Amino acid sequence: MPNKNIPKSVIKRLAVYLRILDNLIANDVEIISSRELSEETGFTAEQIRKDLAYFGAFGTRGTGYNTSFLKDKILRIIGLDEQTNIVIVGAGHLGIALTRYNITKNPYVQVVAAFDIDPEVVGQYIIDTEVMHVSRMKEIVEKYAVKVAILTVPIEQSHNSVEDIVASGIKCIYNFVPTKLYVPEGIYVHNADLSIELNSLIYYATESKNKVF
Amino acid sequence: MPNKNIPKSVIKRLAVYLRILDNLIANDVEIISSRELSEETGFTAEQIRKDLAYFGAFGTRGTGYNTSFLKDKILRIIGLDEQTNIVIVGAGHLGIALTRYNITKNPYVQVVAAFDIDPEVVGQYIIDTEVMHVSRMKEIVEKYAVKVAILTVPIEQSHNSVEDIVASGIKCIYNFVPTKLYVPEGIYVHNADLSIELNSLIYYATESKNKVF
DNA sequence: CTTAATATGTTAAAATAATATCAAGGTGAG
DNA sequence: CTCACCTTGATATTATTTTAACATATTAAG
Repeated sequence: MPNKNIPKSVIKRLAVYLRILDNLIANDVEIISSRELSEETGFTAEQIRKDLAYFGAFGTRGTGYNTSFLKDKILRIIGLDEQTNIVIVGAGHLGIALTRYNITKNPYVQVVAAFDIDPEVVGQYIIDTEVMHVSRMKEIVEKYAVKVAILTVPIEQSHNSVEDIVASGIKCIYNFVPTKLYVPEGIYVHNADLSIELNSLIYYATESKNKVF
Repeated sequence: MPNKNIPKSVIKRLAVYLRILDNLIANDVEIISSRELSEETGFTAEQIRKDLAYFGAFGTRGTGYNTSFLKDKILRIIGLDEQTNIVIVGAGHLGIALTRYNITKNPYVQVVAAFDIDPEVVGQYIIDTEVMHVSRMKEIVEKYAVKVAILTVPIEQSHNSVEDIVASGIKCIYNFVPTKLYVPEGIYVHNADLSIELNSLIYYATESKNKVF
């Protein structure tokens, strides 16, 4: 195992660097220093260098980092060097938004299908992505080796959907449903928790006023 | 200032406790111990007690915490003791989803309006929330003392929208646009970064395979 | 009333993460 | 070629956050 417990925050920052590198490469920038990356990202240059140092030495002293080379390295670190297929479970507004969002923004990740149970929605297309009935999930997951399910169903449906997802063989759920999911051992759930984020944001929005507890 | 640099993670966990407490109160549970809260949330009991201890002593030794009392305390800590008004900027699928999501899930926060520039959308309603033209933002923000803007416009629009938001007097932006926002001093931006979250999730989804960097 | 059991809240220790320092490698001007 | 200047990457330091330990308070049973 080459990775000795990398902090979660490091991985997130890598994903940020990736986005910046994409922009730089699109603008034909070939070399970038940690200091310049610092200005783009808001993280300190030291932190950027240390983050990268967890995985190797990708820069050239006196010069900086080659943008394409670094991008490839980060892609490989994250696991995006080969295309990752995902599915959306729940083709409501949020599911549609995420499907479109993903298709337009992320060349490494492919939404291979969206699933729903509503006969009105099943069979429609979100740009290129077909909305299928949930009963076809296992078939699609096996065919495309789907790694991640994004869960965007109503709360009442979430329990059923989790069962479907687990039965299909997916091990990783990105949960947008504002409730705790109960999953078997070995299934990794990442919660989006938008309302929790909003609440904590409100804390900072109202921080200035005098509080007595 | 009663709060001496509380960790961000503490505030997020408070919002989680709040959600659990809502459920408990709905089920007429009056007392909960930190150990039981631990089982519900996945955080350790010690951490829960320490989080609360940042703000005071809300429990009873030998017994636990009164759910309603603790809920009120957390509401006040976060700043949700008086209703917080927010607006959605960008009434696309994501904006619609977040408007509905919020209305159904969060009694402390009110989406008072959504804004868009598309004449096809302006004038429509998302449940009870009217979609207005962006030109009315300042008026609405002043009328309802709006604290937070949720930004869900396309990337190309984000720069203009930030200007509108800042001009309206809002100091706090919850940004769902996958780009860095450039804002004046004093404006707090919280990034949702869904694609970054997804990428970091994929790291964990593919972690098992042998990686050579 | 006393004692055992339970749970909080405070204080201390450990683990983790961020920041600073600096040697080594690399570039380019003169 | 040499020197001055950059920038990385490794190491050390500091700060932060989590975990653990324990004294204090409460309840209930005998």
